[in-house]
Amino acid sequence: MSLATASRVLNGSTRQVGKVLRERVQRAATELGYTTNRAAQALARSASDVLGLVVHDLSDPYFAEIANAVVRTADARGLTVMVGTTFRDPEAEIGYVATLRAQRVRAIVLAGSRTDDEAVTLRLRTELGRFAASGGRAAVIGQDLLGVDTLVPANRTGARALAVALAGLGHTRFAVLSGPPGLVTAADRLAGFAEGLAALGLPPPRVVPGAFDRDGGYAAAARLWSEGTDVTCLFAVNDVMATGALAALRTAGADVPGEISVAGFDDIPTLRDLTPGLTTVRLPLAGMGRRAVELALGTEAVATESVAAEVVIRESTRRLP
Amino acid sequence: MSLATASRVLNGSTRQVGKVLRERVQRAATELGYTTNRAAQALARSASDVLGLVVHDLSDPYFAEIANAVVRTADARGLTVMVGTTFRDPEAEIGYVATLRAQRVRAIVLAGSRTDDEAVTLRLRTELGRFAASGGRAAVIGQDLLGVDTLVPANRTGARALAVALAGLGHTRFAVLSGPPGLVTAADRLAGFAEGLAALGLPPPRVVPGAFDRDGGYAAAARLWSEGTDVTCLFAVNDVMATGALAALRTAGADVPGEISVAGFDDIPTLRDLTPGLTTVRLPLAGMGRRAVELALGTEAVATESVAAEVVIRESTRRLP
DNA sequence: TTTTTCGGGGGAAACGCTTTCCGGTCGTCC
DNA sequence: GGACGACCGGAAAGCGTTTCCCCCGAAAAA
Repeated sequence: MSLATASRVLNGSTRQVGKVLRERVQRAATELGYTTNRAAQALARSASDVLGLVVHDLSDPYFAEIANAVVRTADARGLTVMVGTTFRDPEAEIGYVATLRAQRVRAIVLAGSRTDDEAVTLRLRTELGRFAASGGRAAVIGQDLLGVDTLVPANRTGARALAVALAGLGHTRFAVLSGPPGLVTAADRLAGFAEGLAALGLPPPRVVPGAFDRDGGYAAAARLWSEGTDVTCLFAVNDVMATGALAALRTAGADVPGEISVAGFDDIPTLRDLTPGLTTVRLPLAGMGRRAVELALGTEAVATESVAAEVVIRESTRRLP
Repeated sequence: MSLATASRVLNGSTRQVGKVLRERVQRAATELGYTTNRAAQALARSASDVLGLVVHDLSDPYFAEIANAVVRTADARGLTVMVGTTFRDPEAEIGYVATLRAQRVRAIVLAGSRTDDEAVTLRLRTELGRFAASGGRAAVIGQDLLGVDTLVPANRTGARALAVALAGLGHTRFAVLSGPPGLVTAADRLAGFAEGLAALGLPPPRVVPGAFDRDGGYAAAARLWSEGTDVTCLFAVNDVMATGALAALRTAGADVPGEISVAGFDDIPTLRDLTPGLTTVRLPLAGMGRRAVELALGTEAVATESVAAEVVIRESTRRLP
């Protein structure tokens, strides 16, 4: 019996193998606990069965939820997932794409906002270009800046709708915890929100920058509150920041929503255990993860798809008399 | 210039390569965007630079935190991580180990409780045995049942200490949301808790089983509360269940800790944004993730290490008059 | 019966790299 | 001046699969 025969039975080859031989191979394999070496297989087939995933931070519920969906979807298609976490360092992101390219992964999913740093975006873009040139395919969740399949959340219109909804509750003076300058997602949400207010003839929001994470939200809200403010509603450009803001306000003894209303963006799953329930803009996180994998694995021409967002009013925002 | 020379410059070979040649290779590589094929490298070296990680559920903050630390640590050592999520299905766990073995990963980290199903444990054990036989190394966070390096959280003594602390607040009638039967971690914590009560001469707790996740905690607490109960303190065997319990009690209009105190276990990071702050037993989640990687990568003999747990009293448990 | 066809088996090349071994070129030390 | 050693480039042998191609025997067609 030759290697060729063994190979044919151990993986779905087109070629048939006689029953006796087939069973002999099977039995030998299970007895020895033999497993085909995927690295060698990848080499010979020049096609691997792993999917690359790059996120900012796995312990952030936003990314955890997406990653979970990605792993699940990949698994259902017989792929294993390689993850990298960048902690919002664009260099690390480029580095991971390079690593994944070196691993010759089948496809790459990039989750997380782009920056407005053109130089770094260009480098990432060329890195992805190389990946594509070698037959790889990539999908990004965020902004269409990289020349690959893109899932674009409705950051701008979602934030705009939120502004309108909040104004509908009677609020007129707003602050926005805007995250860091340079993060496109943050900027889009801020812009959309401001746009919504402007359209209603309301004054522009007070903008408080900060880090894009829970502690950034905490710090920004604490600063805002301690300075004293007349705003009646606070919009944090993502839910983890809003969560931090809620904590800061609670610590400071501010009543939410009595003294100040708070809203976020994303609708991360951990939100449902917060009190008061956080008003937010829902994004279908798990669905986005799944869809990103489908795009990355798809064969259609490069596409960009937008993802609708939906305003969800909860108890953290009150109606003004 | 030969392939050999190129190989020598592109990866830290022991052999030196002349300056001119070296630079020529470097330049060519960067110009062409050439990256060494890791699969081929792994094959030739018969040693890969990937680490396998198997968790139950990435969207559970407990695992997210551990996974995050694992990825981070692996990254610092130049390894990439392959993740699998099992959603608490032991079969899936075995399957993932098989896959990771096929990938010839350098080491495997298994996070998550064992079951008391001996047949399945045995199969996982032999699978890991095969992996070890082929030169791989594994570490598990949980119970020492698999014959590999193990990080054992102080589930029993931690829960015992919690029982004592809660009794110290004046509580005497307890309920325990015990999770599913068969999950060793859950069983250990329940046993430790009961042990603590018994040692103080207190009556055994009312035991309410349920799923080991947030919704399981919600359901169990809702059931307990709707039945009416005279317990003054509720211990959920992990924090996500406790989180669910808190939500259920809030929904039912129960005052925590006024009418009933609640405690959990793990001290997951999302806890700090809950109100009231949840009393729990802290486990150094990130540290455990890091340490598990170190064990899995270590060269020492197989070891089992225990991880200390610390009672943290917060506002969800009140002192009884 | 002879010729085709066809299904299944085996040999060997190829995949892209690493690494050992070999040979050649200098420089240096007796 | 010769011998020795340090250093460096290249050829070639794997690493474990897949796959192309050839071959053989049996069944089907002539």
